[in-house]
Formats: sequence, structure tokens, C-alpha cells
Amino acid sequence: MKPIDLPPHCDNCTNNNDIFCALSQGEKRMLSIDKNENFFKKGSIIFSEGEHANNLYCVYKGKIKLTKLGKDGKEQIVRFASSGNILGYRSLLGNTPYQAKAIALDDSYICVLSKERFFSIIEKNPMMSLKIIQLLTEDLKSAEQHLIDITQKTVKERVAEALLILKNTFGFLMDGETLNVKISRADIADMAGTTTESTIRTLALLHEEKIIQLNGKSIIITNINKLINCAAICD
Amino acid sequence: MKPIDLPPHCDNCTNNNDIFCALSQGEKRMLSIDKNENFFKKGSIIFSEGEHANNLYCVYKGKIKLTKLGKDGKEQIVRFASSGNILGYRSLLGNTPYQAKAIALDDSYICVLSKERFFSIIEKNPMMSLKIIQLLTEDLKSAEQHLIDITQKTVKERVAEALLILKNTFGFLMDGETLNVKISRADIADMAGTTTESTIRTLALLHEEKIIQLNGKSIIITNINKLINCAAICD
DNA sequence: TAAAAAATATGATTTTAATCATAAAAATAG
DNA sequence: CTATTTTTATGATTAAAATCATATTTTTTA
Repeated sequence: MKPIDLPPHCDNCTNNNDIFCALSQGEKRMLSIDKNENFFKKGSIIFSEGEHANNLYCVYKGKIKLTKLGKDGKEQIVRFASSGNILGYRSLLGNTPYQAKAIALDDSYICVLSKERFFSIIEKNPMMSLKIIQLLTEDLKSAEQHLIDITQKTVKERVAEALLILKNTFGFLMDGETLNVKISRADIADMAGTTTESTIRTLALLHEEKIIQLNGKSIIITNINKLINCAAICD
Repeated sequence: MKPIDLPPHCDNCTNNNDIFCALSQGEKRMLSIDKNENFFKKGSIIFSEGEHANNLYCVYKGKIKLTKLGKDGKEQIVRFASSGNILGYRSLLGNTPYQAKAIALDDSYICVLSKERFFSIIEKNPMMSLKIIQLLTEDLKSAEQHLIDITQKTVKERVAEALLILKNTFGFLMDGETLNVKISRADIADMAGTTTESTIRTLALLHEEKIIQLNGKSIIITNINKLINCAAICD
């Protein structure tokens, strides 16, 4: 698979970006002076947990999962990223190693910006700090909510929640009910903090209850209201 | 119990503050122009989850627990605060309601600063944004780590971890081994995301293993290395 | 396209921790 | 200081989900 439409320069970027929206055309051009456009094949690692942070990654197109390593190699998916999202900014700002591993779920195009360009833009642009603070508060809010969900909800509720997160993150295909992402049962397990087996059983159960349909890796949400209900107060 | 030593004005504050350290004496004076010093009796609520955020709380002296409400009333302790820590800044910055309930674990003195003063200081002081970003990244890091811990660790590991968090947050008494905080088993359970009964059993077990000693609400860590070991790879 | 590998599926068993129940001890209030 | 409430403690039972085992399907790759 070859890059078909390579990312343009930042000043011509068509994505609604997380934080660079407020920049002028000139500033955007500055930003992209020495940027690289990289193609990441499905399954490839963009950066690893613990690695020294030198770059800001800006997803032009694709789907990325961010995972953290837990006890005896078990992974936990902490977040996803797709078009317009940036990765690695926390490590750059905090001058810490990358806190998670980023893996492409799909063939992805990701722009790699240098730490120096990123910092020079922040310094010149006070609006940027506010945007970053906004991003961080949102992430923190969802992380804390996720903590409570995982602690207090059953596996069924958590798997239902995971499907809703996938829907909110990647949306549906044109049919309006098929999740616009191919993801393994193991990955859903890593989202919900459970095992692959339990996830498979739960998906089968949700299918029996006519809430979802399964077709290989395609997951079709036939009754979203029931699913929402399930994520919240599952029997 | 009466206030014995009321908090001074900010420019005379003796605490190593989370974010106001970098301010000049003049700015600190500005900050405290219309501040209130409030006394919160042990057990009283400082603010509630979902409440409209109007103030920044700055802990002068005391111990605060921050909890979020989960399924059918079960609480999760998300964080603690003590001298020098600020509360509520996230809600002020994000213009959202308070995301957690703050309850005094001890008789506490807390300075209440107005949203307006806080914002005027931020606007005039670019350093502040960086400090806030730093705080947020730290909180986010620990929230994500906590998520993995709670998902992947056993109750014993989580309770051991909770004791270590208490030690890191509040330290020891003069004897160098008694936790400097009186906290109920139920609260430890709310930290570890388990039940009160399981917490009591686990503490009894840690006592049997000569890792801790229990004396009413006093918890004495007699073998911290074993406890650390226990939190990480508990058998 | 066939073989190998990986992912999905399902059953049986075990383990962990929650729940239910009750008693004892400690803290608080009157 | 005593009564009442709250917290701590411990046992018995149940329930949820992990683990172990194995089969089937799907995907990958040679």
C-alpha cells in the first residue's frame, strides 16, 4: 500500500486541528518548515512508552491506539487518536519520556514536527497555552471518569462503554450503524480492562440481545439506545 | 475547636505553593486582596461535584479528600490535597462545574480566592500557564497510572498501593513510621476501589505478615520495603 | 492456493472478591 | 458517664470473571 494523498504543508492542512487552528497562515507555515510526513503501516509503532520525546506527532489521516503497559505485559488502551489529533505534546511539555505506546490501527499518515518548532510557536502564541490547558483538562476529566467506570462497572457495562467510545471516536460508516474501525476483540478487552475471552462472550451476549451484530471484525450497532442503557445500568 | 493560627495574606504565606511561588510579592498581595480564610471542620464539605465553580481554594493547613460519585452512590477517591495545594482550578479554567467533591479529613484552613483575581493573575503572568500545564500533566500521568493499577492489580496490591499513596501524600509522624493521617477503612476502600470488608481483611493480612501495625485509626508501616514489593508484585 | 499463524468461539473449572450476616470495639452525643 | 451510633472485625455464601483447555474460523504469508 502506497501513500496516495500525502499530507500538505500545515498552512494547507484540511484537518480541524486540536490546537493549531488559532494560528495564522504564516505561523502554520513556520510550523511545517522542517516537518516530515510519515506513512505508518497498520500495526506499526509510532513511538514507544519510555522512549525519549523529541517530536510532536500530528495525525493527518489514520487511526492510532495509545496503550500503557501494566502487570506482566498486559496492555491498557488509554486513548485513541485520529485526524487532527496530536500526540506526544505532554511529554514534550513535561520533558518526560513518552508515557504510552502509539500504534497505528490502520495505515496512517502522520506529520512529525520538531520539538523546537512546537516550542517556538507556543512561546510566541499565548493562545496556544490555553488550548493546551483545555486539551489537558479534557483528557484528565475523561481519565478520571474512566477510572470510576472501570472500577465500579461490570464487564458487560465496560464492553458496552468501549463500543460507545469507539463510536464517538471513529463514528459510523455511511450506513450509519457500522463502526468505522476494525478492531480486534483483544483490543476491546484492553479498552475495557478485561480478558479477550470475557469480551468475546460479552459481545456474543450483546448480539443475542439484538443490540449489536457481528460480521468478522465489523461491529454493527443495531440498537444504540439499548447499548447506552447497557453501559450505564446494565442488568 | 477554634482557628488558632489563621492564614496570613498571600504575600506572607509560609507554604510552598503549587503555582503561586513564581509570583512577586506585589502580585501575591494583589491575589489576596479579597480572599477569605475559611475554617472547615473535619468532615465538612468544601465544594460538591456538579456545583458551579466560582472560587479557587488554596489549602493553608489541613487534609482534604477529593471524591467522585460512581454507580449507586459508591465513591472513588481521586486525589488528596494538603498544605500548598490548590483545588478547583481545572473547573475555573474549563468553565465547568466542579468535577469532584472536596471533603476535609481534618480540621482545615483554606483560603478562598475569587475566580476574577485568579484569572487576572494568569493573564498578566505567562509563567502561570506553564505551571498549570505542569500540574495538569502530573495529575494526568498519575490518573492514567492509577487506572492501570486498579484494573490490573489485586485487592491486596491496591490496598498496599493506597497505603503508599497516603505515605507519599501526608508523610509519617515524628516516629518515622506512623502515617500522618487518620483515615477510615472505608476511605482506603474508596481509594483502592474495593469494599470496606475486603480492605479490613487485607489490612489484617498485611498485619499478619508483619508489614504494618494497626492501632485504631493509626497505621504503622513497619516494613516499607515489603509494602512496596507488595504493591508491585504481591503474591 | 495451501499451509501456518492468528483470532474468534465456547465449555469447564477455579479463583477472587463481593455480598450477606452478625458481633465486638470504638467514637460521638446527650 | 452512659447510650447510641459508627466503625471495625470475621465468618459463610454467592457471584463474577479469570484461567485453562480446545475447537473452529479467519487471516496472513510463503
